[in-house]
Amino acid sequence: MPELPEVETMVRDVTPLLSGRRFESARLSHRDVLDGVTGPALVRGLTGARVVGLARRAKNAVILTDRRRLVIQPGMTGAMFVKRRLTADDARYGVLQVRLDDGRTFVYHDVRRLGTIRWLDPAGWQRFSDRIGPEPLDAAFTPEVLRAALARSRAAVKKVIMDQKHLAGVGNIYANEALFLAGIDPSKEARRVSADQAGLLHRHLVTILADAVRAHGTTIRDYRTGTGEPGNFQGELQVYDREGQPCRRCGAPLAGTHGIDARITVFCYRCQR
DNA sequence: ACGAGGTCCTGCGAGC
DNA sequence: TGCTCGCAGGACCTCG
Repeated sequence: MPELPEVETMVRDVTPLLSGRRFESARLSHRDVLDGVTGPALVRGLTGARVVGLARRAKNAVILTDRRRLVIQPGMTGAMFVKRRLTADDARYGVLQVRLDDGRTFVYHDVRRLGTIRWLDPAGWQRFSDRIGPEPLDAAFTPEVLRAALARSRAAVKKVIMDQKHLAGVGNIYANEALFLAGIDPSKEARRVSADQAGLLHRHLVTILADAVRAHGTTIRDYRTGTGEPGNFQGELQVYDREGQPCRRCGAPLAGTHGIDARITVFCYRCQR
């Protein structure tokens, strides 16, 4: 799915087109994406609301209105656009379409509908956000914070850094990449990761996420930016999607496994211990 | 507290 | 060509 860099990119792209706009009407095609709100309540709430600002929290896009927050977690295939004219694809996969007061339409597009839409009041938002760990690109995310999270867990280190309650926004791609860069075996028990390794992992998590934001994210299959373009980070990937290909550091063929949380893990036997 | 496995969905490419 | 099958960047659940 869109991970932190991809959601950040989508949010940045639609921000200038949504800020200050009023929602004139809304249409929801499938309610299976909703959490904690009914379709009619969402449509009623959105209609007439004005966008006050946009933000990202973990892998969620947050559209703050003068009523509540529209919180969209794009799942595997979610994407958001603001368009003057909708295409046939938008009509088919545009789960939520919101007409703006300038004639454009905000579309939340989601082929597989594994994404989630929430409509949260301040208390609901607080509860939601409190369940998520620190933002890796914030100053509050220090090597000590990562070390403490790892020390508490006997699960595989990869699973821990992908767990949103420990760390916000890291998904399968960037977890694989950061572990490779830090030279850590993804299946290593988290609490057995040394302080030095945790420090390295912290540094690589931060730099890879920042670099990927700069590159507008990684497009392997579905992901598109808020302007419909693919991202540019896929060319920078060291291990993800490169199973069987030579390690860029030592040349050994990269290994692939589904052993951790049934998610594809790619790593180098030689470089990651 | 952990791993394993299943659930929600649809599209796509591989392989027969 | 046309079919079935497995797989996909997430999050949540239950069970043992």
